[in-house]
Amino acid sequence: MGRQPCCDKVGLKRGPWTIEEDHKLASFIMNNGIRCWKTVPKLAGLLRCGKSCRLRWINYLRPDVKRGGFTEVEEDQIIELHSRLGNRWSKIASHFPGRTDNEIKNHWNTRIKKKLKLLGLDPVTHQPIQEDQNNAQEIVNKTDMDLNPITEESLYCDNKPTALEADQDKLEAFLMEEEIGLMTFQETAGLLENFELLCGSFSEDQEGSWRNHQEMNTPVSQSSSASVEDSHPLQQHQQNQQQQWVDSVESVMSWDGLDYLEQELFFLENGHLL
DNA sequence: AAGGCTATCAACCGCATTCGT
DNA sequence: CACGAATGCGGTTGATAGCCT
Repeated sequence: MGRQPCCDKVGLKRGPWTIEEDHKLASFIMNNGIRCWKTVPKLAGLLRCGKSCRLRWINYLRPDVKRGGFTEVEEDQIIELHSRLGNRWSKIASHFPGRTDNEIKNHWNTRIKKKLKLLGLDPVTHQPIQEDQNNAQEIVNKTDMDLNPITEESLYCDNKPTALEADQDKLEAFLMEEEIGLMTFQETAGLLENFELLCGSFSEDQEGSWRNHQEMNTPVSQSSSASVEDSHPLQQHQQNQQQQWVDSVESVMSWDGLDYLEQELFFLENGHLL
């Protein structure tokens, strides 16, 4: 006899979520929190299984979920993390505040895999794809130079396994940093990227999607603090997100690499934010 | 304009892991 | 420790939007 299904599927709805369902779920969670996913659909008045609700919340409805395209920096970091962690998407996602494992997995399968193949790298092993092993090292050198041009940034971070293998000391330092929970330069760059997005102008598309989000999540905005209650939903969102960013930065303010942050801020001041 | 093809991504499925008793 | 329930995770599928012929 096989394993019991996670939930009784009889009479339960499947497929894409409607705005009404999103509204119900988001309102319920924002007002009541999450105690037991199995009871959430019942209490929220949804004909969905708990598992489906959990997925919908984590991948789409969570207020802090970061949507939109991945930056070059993020892609490089995903490649680097994948070379070390493999297909452990949740672990990889944990390095990207607001990104979901599903989103990263999709991005990997649809974009990054192709990108690596074009560069002559096996997306699984991160090694050169080459029948003629004699040419392998040549490809390594070439792709390494292509992917890791000698830039200021590349002096501080290790993007590719070839680079890591070439410099064992750097690898050990990197792993040690990982163990003690310090943020890497690239992680901080990711936070800065978030901040840049928040401070920069929202595109019409982003604003539109946020408006839609707010329209179907009225109770969410109603439950926000009084200080932002009277402002435009987009402003509330920006304020909330900025606060989250500030909180996340505060948690790493003891970070040793503050010099790099200062450099990045200098860069942003002169090139991006202003 | 219509049909086929491709890329993207939300959602599902089933196994693994964690947690509570 | 054993067991069952709940949750997490990764592989895969299916819907659909956009592009091409």
